[in-house]
Amino acid sequence: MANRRASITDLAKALNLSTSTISRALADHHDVSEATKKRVRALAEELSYQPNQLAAALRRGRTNTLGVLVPHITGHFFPQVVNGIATEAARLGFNVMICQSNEDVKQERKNIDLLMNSQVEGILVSLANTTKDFGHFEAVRSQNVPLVFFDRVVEGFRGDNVSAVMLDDYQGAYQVVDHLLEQGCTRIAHFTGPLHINIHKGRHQGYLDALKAHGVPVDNQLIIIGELNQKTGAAYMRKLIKQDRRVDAIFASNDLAAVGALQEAKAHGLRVPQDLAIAGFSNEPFTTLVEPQLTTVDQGCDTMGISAVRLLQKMLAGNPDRQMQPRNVVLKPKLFVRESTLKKK
Amino acid sequence: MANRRASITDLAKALNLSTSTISRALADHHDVSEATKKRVRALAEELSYQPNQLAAALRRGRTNTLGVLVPHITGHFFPQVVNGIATEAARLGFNVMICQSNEDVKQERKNIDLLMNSQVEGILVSLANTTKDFGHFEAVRSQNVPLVFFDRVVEGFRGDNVSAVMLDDYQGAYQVVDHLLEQGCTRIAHFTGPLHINIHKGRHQGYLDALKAHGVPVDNQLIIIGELNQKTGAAYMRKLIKQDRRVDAIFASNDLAAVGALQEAKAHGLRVPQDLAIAGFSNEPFTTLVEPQLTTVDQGCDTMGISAVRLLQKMLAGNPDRQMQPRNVVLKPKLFVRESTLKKK
DNA sequence: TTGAAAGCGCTAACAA
DNA sequence: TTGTTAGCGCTTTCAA
Repeated sequence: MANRRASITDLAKALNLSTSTISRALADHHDVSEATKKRVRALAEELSYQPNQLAAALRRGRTNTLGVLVPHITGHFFPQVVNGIATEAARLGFNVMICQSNEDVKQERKNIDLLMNSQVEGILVSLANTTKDFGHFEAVRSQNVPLVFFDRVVEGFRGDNVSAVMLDDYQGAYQVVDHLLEQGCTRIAHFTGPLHINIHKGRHQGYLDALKAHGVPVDNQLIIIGELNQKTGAAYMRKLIKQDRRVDAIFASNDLAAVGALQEAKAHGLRVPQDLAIAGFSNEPFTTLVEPQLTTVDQGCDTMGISAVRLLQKMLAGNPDRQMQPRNVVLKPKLFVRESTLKKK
Repeated sequence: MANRRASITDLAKALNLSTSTISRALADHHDVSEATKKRVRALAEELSYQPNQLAAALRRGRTNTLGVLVPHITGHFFPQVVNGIATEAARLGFNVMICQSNEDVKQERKNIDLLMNSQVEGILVSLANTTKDFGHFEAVRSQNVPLVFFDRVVEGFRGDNVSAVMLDDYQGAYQVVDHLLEQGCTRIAHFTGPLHINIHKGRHQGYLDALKAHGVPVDNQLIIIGELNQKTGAAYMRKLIKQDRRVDAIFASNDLAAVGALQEAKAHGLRVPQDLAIAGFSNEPFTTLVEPQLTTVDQGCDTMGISAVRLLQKMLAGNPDRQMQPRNVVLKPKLFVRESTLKKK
C-alpha cells in the first residue's frame, strides 16, 4: 500500500486544529502553547510526517539551496573543492545541488538552466575548458542570482553579484622555482600546458620571474609546451635527455607530468634528486606514493570551496536588493618540499 | 534592480492569453496553434523565462529527482560511482541530489530526511561505516520510496522496494590469488581489514578458497588483520620480513596497503616481482604510477552507479502502486594483471 | 483551440 | 493562543 505522505492538513484534521497552528507548532513558533506543540509533535512523529520542502520553498520564495557546477566530479581536485563547498554550505544552513558539465559547454548551459529552474539562491561554477561564450550566464546575472566562479574563472565576464576565487598560480610556481634555485639548480626545464589557459600562464610567468630574480638566464630550449600527463611527461624527459640539454631540474606544471618525467629519468639511470630534481604542481595524493616523494604545490582545495561559499554568502546577505561590488579572492598556495628536490640536507 | 523572474502569469498578461494556454504552449502540447506557440516562445525567450520547477513539481507531485547519499564525495571510488549514477540518471531524465554522510550516522539520518523532504522519487545510498541502526530508513520504506543500497549494503534491512548492488569481492580476491598461485607462488600472505566488514570478509574468503582449490595449506601466520593504509602495509611487510616468514607473495585487500608493502619490500632489497609478488584491490589510479605497476582488481565503479540507477528505475517503472520483489545485483570484478606479479613472462 | 477554476502543501498577514 | 484567508507558480480537468 503506497502510504501517502502525511501533510499538515492531515495533522490539522486529526487534531482538530488549523493548518496554521500546525505549521507554527512544527516551526516551534513562540506563540503556540506547549501543550499543543506536544500533541502536534507526537502525532507528526507517529505518522512520520515529512514537511514538503517544495511547497515551503515555493511559498516562502526561498529554497535555501546553492547550485554547484563543476567540469567533473571525479579526479582529485574537484571532489575536494566540492567537499569544501558542501561542508561550508551545510554549516550555513544551505543545501547544495551538484552538477557536472563533463567539460562540455552544452552540458554547462543545460545545467545552468537546471539550477536556475530549481530556484537556487546562488551558483558556484568552475568552467568547462571549452567554454568561450558566456551567454548562458546572462540569465543568472540579469536575475541577480549571485555567481561565484572558482578555479576556472572567466576573464571577460564581470558584473554586480559576480565574484571569483582563484589560486595564485604565479606565486606557487615562483616558490617552486625559487626553491629549486636555492638547491643549486640552474638548468631548470619547465613542462607547461597551453599558455592561453590562465593557470598555465600564471605558472609559467612565475617560473620566468623566479629565474630572472636570481639572475639565471631563460633558455627557451628548456621550455616545453603541450599536454601534461604521465605519458607526455615521460616523452618530454626523453627528449631532453636525447638532446643532451644537461638539465638539473624539472618543474612540471602538473603532478602527472612530473611523475612521468620521474619514471623516465630513473629508467635512464638518473638519480633523483642528486642528478635531477623534479617538482610538480597540485599535491595529488599519489605524489607521496612515488619514489622519491614528489615536491609539489598544494592548492588548498577545501579552502577554495569554503572561500567560494563565504563569498556567495556575503553577496546574499549584504543584498536585500542592492548589488555588491564584484570581489575576487586569490588564495595563496603552499609549497610542499619532499625528497624529489632535496639536494642539500 | 532585482529583476523578478518572469512567470507564466506574466507571459499570459503580456500576450492576453490564459495561463493554461501558455503552459500548454511551452510544453509543446499538440492542441495549441502554431502561431500561438511561436508568440509564446518568442516572449519567453525575450524575458528569459525560466519555469519554476518547484511549482511544477508540487503541482505534478513528481520531482523527477533522485537522491544520492555517499559516505564521502572525495577519494577515488565514490566520485566514480556517483559519476556513473549522475550520467545514467541524466540519460533517463532524472536530476540528482547528492549528499555525503562523512561516515557519520547522524549526518546520514539528517541527509535521508533532507532527501525525503525534498520529495526525491528514489534514493541511492552507500552506508556510513558506523551505521548499525537502520531506523532512519524506515520512513523511506514505509512511504514506499524505492531504495537502492550500493557497495556498503545492509544485511538485515530488506523489504519491498529495497534493492542492492554490490561487488563480488569473493570472486575478485579468488582471481587474484588464483593468479598468484599460477605464477608459482605458494607462500601468499594476506593483509586484510576487520573481518566483520562484508567486503573484507568476502575478499578473505576468496583468498582462503583459492588456496584450498590449489591444495595449498593456509598458514595463519601469513594472515594479518588490521587497518589498511600505506603505513600499515609497510609495517605488516616489515613484520613478515623480520619474522622471516619467507613469503613469496602479498595479497593486500586494498591498494594503499599494497603500495606500502611494495615500498617496504624494495627498501629491504627485495625485487618485485622476482623475489616477491604483490597485488592489491580496487585499481586506484596510483597503481599504474608506482614501480612496478601494481596488479589489482577493478571494481567497475561506473558500472555500479549505472546498475544502481537502472535498478531504481525498474522499481519506479514497474510500480504504479504495487511492490517489486527486492532484487540484488552482484557485479563481477575484473583482474588487472600488471608487472608486480608477473614472474613468468 | 482556448479559458476558467481548482488545488498541490505550505506560510504569513490579519483577525479573533 | 488559535483560526481564516490568500496565494507562491504551475498543471490539469472540464467547459466553452
